[in-house]
Amino acid sequence: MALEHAILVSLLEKPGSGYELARRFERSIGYFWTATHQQIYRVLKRMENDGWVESRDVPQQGRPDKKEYSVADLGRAALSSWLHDPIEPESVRHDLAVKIRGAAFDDPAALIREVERHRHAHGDRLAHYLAGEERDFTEPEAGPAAPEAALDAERELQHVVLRGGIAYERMMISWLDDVLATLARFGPGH
Amino acid sequence: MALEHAILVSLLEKPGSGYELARRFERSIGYFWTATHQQIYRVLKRMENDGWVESRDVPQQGRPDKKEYSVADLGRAALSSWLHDPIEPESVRHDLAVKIRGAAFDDPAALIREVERHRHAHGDRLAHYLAGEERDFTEPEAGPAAPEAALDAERELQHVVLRGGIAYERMMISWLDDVLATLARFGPGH
DNA sequence: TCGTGCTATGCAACTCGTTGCATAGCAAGT
DNA sequence: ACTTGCTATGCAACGAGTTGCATAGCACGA
Repeated sequence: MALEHAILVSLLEKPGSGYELARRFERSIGYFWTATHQQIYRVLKRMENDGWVESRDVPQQGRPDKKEYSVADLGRAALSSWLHDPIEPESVRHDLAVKIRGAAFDDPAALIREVERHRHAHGDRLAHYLAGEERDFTEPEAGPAAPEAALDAERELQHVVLRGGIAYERMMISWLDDVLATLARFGPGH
Repeated sequence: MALEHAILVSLLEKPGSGYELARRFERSIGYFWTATHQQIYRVLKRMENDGWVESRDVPQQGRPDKKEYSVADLGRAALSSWLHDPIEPESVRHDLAVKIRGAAFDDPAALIREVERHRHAHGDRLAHYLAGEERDFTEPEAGPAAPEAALDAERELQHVVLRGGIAYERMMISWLDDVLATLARFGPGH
């Protein structure tokens, strides 16, 4: 399971509370991994018991205190060993594909709206990713000399993951257009 | 949850036993939904209790008997109502993306082999899908007059789902090449 | 002041999904 | 004769993930 490892990566990029992690999982990390706050709190507790992360209470003004977590040595080691462990290429699960094949036994035209909704959702995500790329990954016109190599790697790797999200959304959009064209052939004409 | 519905679709396409379903989930259905035989047996039992499917014992020669399931009226209705229910665009989960971002805090070059493995796995799947398309969806040179419309829809919808799988694999392959190029920049040079 | 909404954390109950194991008959190779 | 492997079904235990609910402080507007 990778939720623990996703949390480790996120905390290495920047320490934070369970709540903040949940926010991040709705944004940038959520592009390739989702989690609810309950999952995160539960896993954080286990990780703290296992010595993977450490927490300190941070008082805040105008807000409840928070527990800020950061990665401990054991956590870093756990991440490293996971990184070196091969994993199987993911098994895909697309409800929508099940629906499309199922439509043959119902009314294919009735799916058109649903597919259009998905198409728009993916269009929105694509726009969102592209805006993020524009904001975070356009060169500020000639960085002088060599910046820190470590930061460079972090940025570059975040960027290539984002490009993956962009490629995924573009693929989905053009496939959904293909699906719509196919469904249209079984509409009024039949 | 869509496992029940995926099973309904598969049984509508062709009745079969739990074992046969498990096979299909390793093949064509597995392109967009995975399930182990234990899950399938458990869910089939529940579906039979709920009256969604019916079974009959089929004796076989040279093999253990099997229970062949087929879809009952209630199951057809359940599928139909699910098809009309909107679903949320899927939440993605890519272990590999987590690893790639995590590599910034370890040795990026160590991931190269892993990414190459995935690249090859996706290449294999693509070849497999293309062979299936060639086999099942190339026109046998002019079908005379109009074939059955219902069968037409089933085939066309299966085909568009397969095209989705093909597009997905192509996208992954080109993205993984991008990832490899990016990782290479943090290799020997650094 | 009352409701709405955000930050912040958590429990309990449930369903979903995976892993390991067990059984049993038959086929085919060594 | 022995092992390996395929069809065929299933249990038990566990871990992952979801949903509903609870608490609590503070901000902000009607």
